[in-house]
Amino acid sequence: MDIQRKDVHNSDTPLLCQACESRHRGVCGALTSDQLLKLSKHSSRRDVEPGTELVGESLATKSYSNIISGVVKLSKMMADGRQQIVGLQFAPDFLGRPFRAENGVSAEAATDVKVCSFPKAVIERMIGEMPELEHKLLEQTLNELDEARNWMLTLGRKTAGEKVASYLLLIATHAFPDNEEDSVVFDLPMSRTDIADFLGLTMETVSRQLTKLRKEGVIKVMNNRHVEVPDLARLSERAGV
Amino acid sequence: MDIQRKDVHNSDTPLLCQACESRHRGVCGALTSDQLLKLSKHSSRRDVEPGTELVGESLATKSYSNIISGVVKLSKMMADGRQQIVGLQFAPDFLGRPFRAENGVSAEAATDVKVCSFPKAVIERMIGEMPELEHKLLEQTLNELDEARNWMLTLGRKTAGEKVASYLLLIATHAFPDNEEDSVVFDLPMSRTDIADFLGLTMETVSRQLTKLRKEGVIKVMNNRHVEVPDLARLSERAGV
DNA sequence: CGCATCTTTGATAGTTCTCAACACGTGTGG
DNA sequence: CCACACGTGTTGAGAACTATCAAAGATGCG
Repeated sequence: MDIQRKDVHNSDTPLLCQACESRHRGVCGALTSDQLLKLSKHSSRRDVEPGTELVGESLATKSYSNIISGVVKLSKMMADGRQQIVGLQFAPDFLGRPFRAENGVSAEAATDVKVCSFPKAVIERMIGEMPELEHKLLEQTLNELDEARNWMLTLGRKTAGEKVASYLLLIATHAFPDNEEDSVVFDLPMSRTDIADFLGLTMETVSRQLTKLRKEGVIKVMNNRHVEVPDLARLSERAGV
Repeated sequence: MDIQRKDVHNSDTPLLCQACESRHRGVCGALTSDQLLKLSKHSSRRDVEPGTELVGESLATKSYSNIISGVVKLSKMMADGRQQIVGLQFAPDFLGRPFRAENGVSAEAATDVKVCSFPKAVIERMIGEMPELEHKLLEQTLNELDEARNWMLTLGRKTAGEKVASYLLLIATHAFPDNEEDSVVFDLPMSRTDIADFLGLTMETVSRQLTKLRKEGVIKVMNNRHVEVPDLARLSERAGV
């Protein structure tokens, strides 16, 4: 159907992209190997540590990125310092707000993160030339909108206990998108403070609710970050779904 | 620059569309008069009363719509009946979730609403053929995402008083997008219960905060729905911005 | 091993919810 | 024209939940 796209292990594919997860799943999936080659000339890989700011809240950013691995948190802050995390992004999400200088959110690495960055201008020109690329962007944006609205229900209407359970469920499902088992084991990508900022709670309340879930046997926690969920269905009930 | 688009008062423009606000501001702005003519053959105008459900939460909808006038509320509900309004849409917004059968939210008219509806299939075909249309959709979706994230900050981190002030500010700015005055007068498009569902509060708390703002002279309220804001800057302070 | 950071736990205060009664405006029928 | 019911909004008192402040307990790192 699309002969130019038969480049799965083709030498035409730029070296940088050959082992890249985003090559087919992310926005790059919309590109032919020719286009990928052109883009890769302007792109640069970067490994950053947790806490690194990738995009400033009101800074005009001059580049877009693909997340290769790791978790990025998007957050907004009020003048007095109150903070709210408004979204988490995982590989192979696209990072950046097209068609606007300011993006209104700041993006910070929650874990170790690998990104592949491109100059704003190059991407925006390619968007204009390639409907497929714009289509991918629209799909991702629609998905982010769905997730944002789901989270609004969590923020506005769920109790502290349900919020914490919802968070665990979100991480569990994103870490293992097609997990069929009843049980999961994973590492929390964020501190208690971050979780609180994501759930609209305080650190202390998050901690208390985690303890409650632990004492009731819904989860097991080791070394603060390592979590085991023996029965996902039981966790779902706690999340109010 | 685009000769086909010189149809502002052109007889080529379908009758139905000639007096339509969305003709240039909404997604239809991406269409030539030819395409508009084709689309208008499949489109139908509808006037609905407050409370009418336009899109069901898990119903597969078979049509998309443009909002011609009025306010539409998008909401999600939990199994036990708790409800959260996750967005408001005004003219000339596009209504519907492309590329997915279920859209996860239900849309209900908050005021008297006029919509222009098209069959799902027709729109989706046109999207495939017209990059400009997809671009418009992407821009609207990005704007909705920005608004959703702003509201997440409101839901997660603001006090009841700030939430109510934020709501008033939202309505004031959307009712008069380019108001330059200090003061505004407008009608609230929703009941106290709806406002509560939008803010993640109870009706009673909304009412108490409104009376507080009234007693402090930040707003005047007549007949429950009619509001006057003498000093928008003062309201902004209350909203925490 | 010791220090800095993060997390848990406890006691108390504050905000918002819940339940209940009352007020207001509107439309209906006697 | 008034009485009444009904939907909607307001107000009050007490309960429940979450935040705040404070201290102690883990954890990780040099």
